[in-house]
Amino acid sequence: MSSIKYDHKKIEEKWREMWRKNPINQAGPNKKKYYCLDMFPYPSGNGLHVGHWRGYVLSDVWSRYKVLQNYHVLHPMGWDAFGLPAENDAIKKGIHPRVGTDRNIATFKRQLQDISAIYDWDREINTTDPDYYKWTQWIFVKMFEKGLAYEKEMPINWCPSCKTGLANEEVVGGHCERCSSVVTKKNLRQWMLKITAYAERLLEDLKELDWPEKVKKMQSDWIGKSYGAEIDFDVKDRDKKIKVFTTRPDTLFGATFMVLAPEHGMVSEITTEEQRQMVEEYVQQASTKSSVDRMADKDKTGVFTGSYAINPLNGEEMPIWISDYVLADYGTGAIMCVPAHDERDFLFAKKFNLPIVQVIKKEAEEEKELTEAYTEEGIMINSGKFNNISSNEAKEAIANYLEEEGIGKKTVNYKLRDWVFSRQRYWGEPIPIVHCEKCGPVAVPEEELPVTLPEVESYEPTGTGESPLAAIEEWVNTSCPKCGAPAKRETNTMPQWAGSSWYFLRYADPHNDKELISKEMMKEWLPVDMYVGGIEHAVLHLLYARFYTKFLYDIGVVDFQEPFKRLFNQGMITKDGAKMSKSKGNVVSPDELVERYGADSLRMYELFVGPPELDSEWDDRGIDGVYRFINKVWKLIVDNKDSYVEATKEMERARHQLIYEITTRMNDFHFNTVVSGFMEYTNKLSEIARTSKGLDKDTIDTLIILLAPFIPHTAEELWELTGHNDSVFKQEWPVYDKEKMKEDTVEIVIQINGKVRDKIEVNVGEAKETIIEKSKDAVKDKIEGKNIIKEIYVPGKIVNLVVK
RNA sequence: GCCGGAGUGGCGGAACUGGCAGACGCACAGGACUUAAAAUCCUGCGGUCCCUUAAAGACCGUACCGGUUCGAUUCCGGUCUCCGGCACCA
Repeated sequence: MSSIKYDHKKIEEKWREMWRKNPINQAGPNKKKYYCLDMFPYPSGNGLHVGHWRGYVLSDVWSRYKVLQNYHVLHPMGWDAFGLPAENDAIKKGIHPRVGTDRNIATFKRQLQDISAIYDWDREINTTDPDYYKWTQWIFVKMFEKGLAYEKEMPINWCPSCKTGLANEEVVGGHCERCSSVVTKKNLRQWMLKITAYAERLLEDLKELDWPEKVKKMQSDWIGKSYGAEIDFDVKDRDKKIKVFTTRPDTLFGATFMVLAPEHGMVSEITTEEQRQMVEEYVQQASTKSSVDRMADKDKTGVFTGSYAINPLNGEEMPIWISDYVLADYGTGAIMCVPAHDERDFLFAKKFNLPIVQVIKKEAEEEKELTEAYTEEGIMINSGKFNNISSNEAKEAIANYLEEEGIGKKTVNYKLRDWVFSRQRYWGEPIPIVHCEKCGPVAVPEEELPVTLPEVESYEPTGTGESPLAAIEEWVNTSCPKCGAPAKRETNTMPQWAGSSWYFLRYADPHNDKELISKEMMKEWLPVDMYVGGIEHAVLHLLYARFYTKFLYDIGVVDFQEPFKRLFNQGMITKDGAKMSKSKGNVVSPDELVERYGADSLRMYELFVGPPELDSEWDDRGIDGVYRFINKVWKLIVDNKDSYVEATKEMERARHQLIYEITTRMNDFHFNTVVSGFMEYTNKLSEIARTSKGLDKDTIDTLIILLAPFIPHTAEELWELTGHNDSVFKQEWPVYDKEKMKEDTVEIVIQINGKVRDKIEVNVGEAKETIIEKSKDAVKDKIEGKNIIKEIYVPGKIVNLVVK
């Protein structure tokens, strides 16, 4: 028998063409909708590597699986194309960033097409397209109208290398998320988005999401909610109050001094003349320290202002100090210090010789001098009428007392800060605002959107805090949309996150020039059912997109509050233990592998390489294994397709078992074991085919359909070769019958004292007593002369004889 | 420091609710086919011991120490290592 050879090149070309002509994923009368989305890529100049493929293969396998389950699937792709690399490249070569961006997109698109994902390229979007960023600007205008976008001059994170301001989320351990430079502070007028107004909702709605716990945790930590009280302290001899936030109102009797952040607004007015010079020097010094220095230096520094605050509970005087361990932008920028019960306050008090008063002690322990702060709960002491209750109760009791007396109130605080939204760079969406002397900042009217990026001579960031756009006078000078007077355009641009915070909506209605998305399309497709991408966006993109969605919900654009119902983070592909990067030289390109083995083999190996949620080490040789497997299946089917036999019970059973295994592993996202399941089955099936002198039609058909999401081209070809004339993706995902999976006999393991000693084959349904008798018989020489104390029988599995 | 996750052969990894540890694949070794090679097919493949050999068997083994249990990779307590996140957040 001469069989047809597996020629991946020919097959893959053929079916790509066929699918172009006859798309397999189409709407139908009884079809449900499913939206499966990949995090869209930034089209870098380096192209895709096999690590990128992993997520895209995974989401495509999932999408095709849904197609086979009779869903109409939305599985789009696009480009998050604003950003620094294109701009930096443009600066180096003196050509417009658009040129490089378009070239990179072309490369990415060609590489993505190699995957043969069922992307609907008619819906392709590009964040740098004016027809797209019109709506990015429109959202900004709406936020401005609602007071959620506002201007503020403040010290912000500044990357000296990228020469732009950064959001807190873009600062990783004091370094720039993009280029790893040490981030400094710079006083700049900034556009801010009031994401803090959504803190509670962003936190609360996490609960219902089908997301990895890890990501939910990272977001809730980032939002950082804490419960406590705000307390007003009178400043002695001055008609002033200082407000502090504390999570420990129970320790108020132990508050012996107060510390303000150097940037606190009241520093100057409460500083006495004797102390002024020292305070000013300290404030000056603190302002030049980078956050890295500030964090690295755990040793406490500070100066005394000369003023005192009054402890509202015991009337004691508390010296007011300045120190950079207090952060200006958390809470109120001022703290009450309880050295006995806070590690930092303790260190500070020791260093500057400030009084330490213990107000909580460990139960059943004598009060003694503290050698370190006692931060746990305990019993109240030295706290007047609050003595002898637990510190936990005191928290509530003292907070209530402060509220009654009008000197404090219970409150919550968040770590989340407002989003620094302006960038001093060229390649981004212009912020659609006009500054008028008379009217202040005025939004560009909707009908004038988009405000397009003008041509500039130099893309170079100025470094002064002005964007390159500021140099183009004819663009900057305009008239006020409100009063018509001469006015100037805002020259800052938006961060890269702006376009990606809402793009998932646009795919559903990509060509709509009347609105961001129509109600019908929004209802038809959204929210996203499955979102696949890397973990690196846990608090960046994913938090911003949730914020945007909630805002768009509030203004009636969408009718849901969470954009992504289910999230899956694929693990990284490493090579030599490290993330693939051009600089490390460990990048594996998919291109040659596709050439040599075909897209189907590479697709399957991407899944086989390891559990999809964990990082996996790439080994080119591993792909040989799946390539051999595909050849083996190919041969098995081609050799048997013209001589079908009657299905045996064994074939039936194996088929139902396969459907069961593949379906359950699929649903659990265990794609690596789906692949091994196929391999195991194929080995077994070869044996069955040999002994039965053939295979039945159902067995072959089922196998091809199950394989289709993984190796779509090969599956289509086999489907055609086995005499079908429609696409395999028009079939339905097979269902299993538990009854038909059942074996006639089962192997029982016989243990003695928990150790395996023998195995016997018994009929399914055989009585417990018989099985135990048979077991005893099988191991009779081993239990001879011993007492059987206990007999354990686990149906269908094991007999354990406990002997002495 | 705090919070997550992980630790299984030479390697990637498997084991669903506590029930045969190492599926599947890679690599390696031996054999078949071939003039030869590649491809393909077959066999073996955690360690130690017993044994002339083989068949078979015994003991140890899922980071380490201990516990619960007839039985633990799986549950509990403690320790170590690696990876990730947060980090003066009052």
